[in-house]
Formats: sequence, C-alpha cells, structure tokens
Amino acid sequence: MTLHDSPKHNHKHCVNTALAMAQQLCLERGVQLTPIRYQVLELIWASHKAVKAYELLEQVKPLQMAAKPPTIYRALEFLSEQGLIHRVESLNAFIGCRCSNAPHEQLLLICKNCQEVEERTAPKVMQALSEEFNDAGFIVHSKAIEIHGLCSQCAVQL
Amino acid sequence: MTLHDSPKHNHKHCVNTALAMAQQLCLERGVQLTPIRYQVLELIWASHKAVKAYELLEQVKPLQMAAKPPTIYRALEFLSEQGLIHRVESLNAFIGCRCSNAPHEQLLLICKNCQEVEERTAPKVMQALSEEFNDAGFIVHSKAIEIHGLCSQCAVQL
DNA sequence: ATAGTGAATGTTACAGTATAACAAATGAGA
DNA sequence: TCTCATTTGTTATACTGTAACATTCACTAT
Ligand SMILES: [Zn+2]
Ligand SMILES: [Zn+2]
Ligand SMILES: [Zn+2]
Ligand SMILES: [Zn+2]
Repeated sequence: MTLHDSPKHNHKHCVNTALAMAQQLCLERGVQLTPIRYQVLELIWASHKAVKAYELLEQVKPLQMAAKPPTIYRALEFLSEQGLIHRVESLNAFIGCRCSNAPHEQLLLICKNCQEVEERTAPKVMQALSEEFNDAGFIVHSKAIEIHGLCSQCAVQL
Repeated sequence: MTLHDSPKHNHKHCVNTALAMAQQLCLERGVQLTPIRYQVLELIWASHKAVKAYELLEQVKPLQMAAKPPTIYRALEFLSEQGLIHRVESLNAFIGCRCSNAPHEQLLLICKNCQEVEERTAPKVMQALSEEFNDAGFIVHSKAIEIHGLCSQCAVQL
C-alpha cells in the first residue's frame, strides 16, 4: 500500500480538482487544453507515481490512433509550460502538479519503493537557498530539487 | 570570459589537485584508477563545464581506439561511485567533484550562459532540508539539488 | 607451472529518450 | 473566400544508456 492508496486519500478528488483547475487556468490564459493534452494530463494524474513519456505513449495509443513520440512530447511541453505538470529530471518522468495556479518552487520527495512523488513547498528550504544564491552572486532561473529515499508509508513497512 | 577563466583562477591547480586526490583516494580504498578511468576523469576536469558522455567518448577515441559507449559509461560509473564526479541530472552530464574525500551533499549552481557548474556545500540549506524530511517522515537516500541561472560572472556581463 | 579466480575491458546489439523538419488539418478573423 | 496562426500528423533521426557475452590480464592456490 502506498501513501496515496491509503483510505484517507481520496484520489478521485485529486484528479477532479487537478483537471478542473487545468481547464479553468487554460480558459483564463486563453490557451487550448485540447483533447490530446487533456488525455495526457489525465493519464499523468492516474496516480502519484512519476510517469515516463513512452508509457504515456502506449496508454494514449488506444485513444489516439496516430500517437507518435512528438504527440506526447508536445503535450508534455505544453502542460509543463502551463505549470500543470513537472518533469522529474532524475527519472526522466513526469508528475502532475497540485499548485498550478501560481508559479512556485518545487521540492520533490521521490520514493524508491513505491515510486510515488510528493511535491512540497518547503519555504524554509527556499529561504536558505535564496541566501546561498546571494552569497554566490547567482541569479536563479529555475530549480530542480529532487530527493530520493523512502516515503513515510514505505519506511514503516520495510 | 567565465568564472573560471578569470586571472584569479588557476585551473591547472584545480586539475592537479583533483587528479592527485583521485589517485590517493583510490590507493587508500584499494580500487583501481586505470588508464581509461584516469583519462575520463582528466577530460571531465578539462573545464568546469558539465560534460556529456558522448562528448567524452569522442575525446577518448584518439587515446583509446576501442572506445565504445560502455567504455565511457563504465568509467563514469566507477568515478561516480568513488565520489570523484557528480552526475548533473538535469543536463545528462557530468562534472568533477572537488570534495571527494568525504561523502557530501551537493548543491549545483548551473550557469545557462557559460555552462559552468559550481558545487556548494550549503549547510544551511541542508539543515532546512533535514527538517523538511522529518516533517514528511521521509528517509533520504540521495539528493539532487540543481539550480539553473546565471553565475556571478555572466550576470554582470549580460 | 598451471589452473582457477575476479576485475577490467572489448564487442555487438539493442533499449530508451527526445527532437528536427516538413506536411496536413483546423479554426478564427479579415 | 482567403489568410494566418495553432495544432496535429508523419517520417526520420539524434541522443542517452544498458544487456549480454567474449576476452584479457594479473594474482593466487594448488
Ligand atoms: Zn491523489
Ligand atoms: Zn513509498
Ligand atoms: Zn578550475
Ligand atoms: Zn556563467
């Protein structure tokens, strides 16, 4: 059982919220959440595990006969630009983002056992990072903070 | 001009120190810093820019006629295990590590302009991260903290 | 000496990840 | 209708990484 299989977690709610917010945001921004893009987002939200592009491709094919790698990568690029998903650099994979309404830092806790990824805001970490950049005279464009280990659920099980 | 081209920076010293330390550490640990591994390490230390595996392959070929992808990836795996280099996840590339004598956290500042990567210890950040993990009940195995932006040198130039 | 061992390397083939380039379709406005 | 921009289709290819097995080499136990 993973963190998000637990009875406490209503994943349907996660999905509905995420998809509704995506539609709302795209409407506000005047960008198109086309069927392909929507399907890819839905597939990514099927779980809290990071999903690989070619896994998505296989899953999309039954729905989109013509799906080829560019089909998926274009959808991923769009969703990423809109902040609806994040790329997990250390896994070559993608996860849905809960907090898409505003650009935000991301700290990803990646479980080696259940493969689930939890995104956290971690303001104290971000504050400490800012100080580090100032010391170094470094101007930040983007951050990828990816921590691998065992989530709380898996930690007690093993 | 990059951070490490500046007159203040004696890169020969960087290289000599890194290679000498690598030899010393491998001796102490009873592992073999073979010619191939040494050459790859030397090539990585040719600059402070992150280097890609297939770039290394091209550069190694004149020295190692038989070099094929596994040649490079094996050397990279060894150097990585010994903490002599780090993989930059968000670039699929590698950089030399200055502080190989002890296992350590790594915070990488990656310049989009000059491609140089600076590794920092950032104890305050690591402390804040630890607190974050405790809150989340997460058990850490490894961290990849990669910050993209402009280094101090490039920031003033642009 | 010689046969066995483990570590490193050679070699072939392939799996997995991602993008370039151009063509076709779609849809909204002039 | 025509035009333009956006999206999607299509083909091909580039880039990144590994599996699997053969060979070499140095060291050691017989
Ligand atoms: Zn959920
Ligand atoms: Zn887990
Ligand atoms: Zn240097
Ligand atoms: Zn720079």
